[in-house]
Amino acid sequence: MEENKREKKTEGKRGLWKAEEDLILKNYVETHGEGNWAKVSKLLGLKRGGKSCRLRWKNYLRPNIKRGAMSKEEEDLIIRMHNLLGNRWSLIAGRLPGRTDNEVKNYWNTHLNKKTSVLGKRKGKAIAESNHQSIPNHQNNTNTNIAIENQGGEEPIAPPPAELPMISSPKTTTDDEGPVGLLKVDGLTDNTWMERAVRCFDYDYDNNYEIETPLMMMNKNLNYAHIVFDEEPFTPCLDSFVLFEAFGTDSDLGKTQSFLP
DNA sequence: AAAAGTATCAACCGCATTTAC
DNA sequence: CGTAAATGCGGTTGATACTTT
Repeated sequence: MEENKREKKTEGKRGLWKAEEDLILKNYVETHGEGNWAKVSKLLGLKRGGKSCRLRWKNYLRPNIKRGAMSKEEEDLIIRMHNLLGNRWSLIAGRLPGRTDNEVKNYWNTHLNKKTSVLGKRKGKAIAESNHQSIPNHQNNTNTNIAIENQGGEEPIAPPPAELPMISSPKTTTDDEGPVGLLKVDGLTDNTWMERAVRCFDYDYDNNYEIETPLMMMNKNLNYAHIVFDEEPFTPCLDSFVLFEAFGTDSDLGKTQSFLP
């Protein structure tokens, strides 16, 4: 197993988990369930902190962990989701059954980052660090046709279809957040809807899972600057739908629609 | 064959958020 | 409601494996 690779030189150190430790932790969690990590190491006599136990379980010991090389499909999904979400490894991994955030992160950093220069200006850190100080200039943002760049010169991602999404039946909720709309993109497969979302919204995002469109940010004074993508659309079964919440009033939503491509 | 350089990835760290009290 | 503890996340490190010279 992986943990044996470096065992020789890390013996006696805290570093790599040994098979005995794994067995103890695995047995315990399978019996008592996850959680209370801080108590686990004490109870089990492991010289590991709670965080370390949690990490080991989450990344290696829990059932259905998938090991081995990423498939082309997985790699493709990582690239697409990274385009959309940035370095939100946990979210991305959540859409890859059996893969962990650490694994996805490592895979990106070692395999994909170097061969994929996708929409650099949109990457999480740069956007997050901007902390909303830099509102994209719509005049410079002529890219309703944002390029999804070729990955490693092999298989370029197909451009999104020419037709644009339609808002269907936006409705008002009773909560304080304002109206919730359902953006329906008919006839898309799960391989194309994300590019559609990128292209059609020309999005940026911040640390709070919000995705802002420059088109809307330039109209922030109208109080409908934020679109929040629900996580669910990332599941294949909902591939044709992009849920969003529009912060603002009903009338704002009406205006919002008019600004959508 | 061996030294040097590079790639990989498990584990750790610090910080932010959530939960418990 | 305020504080402390626990949890979760993303960035980074460093040991080892692999490749090149």
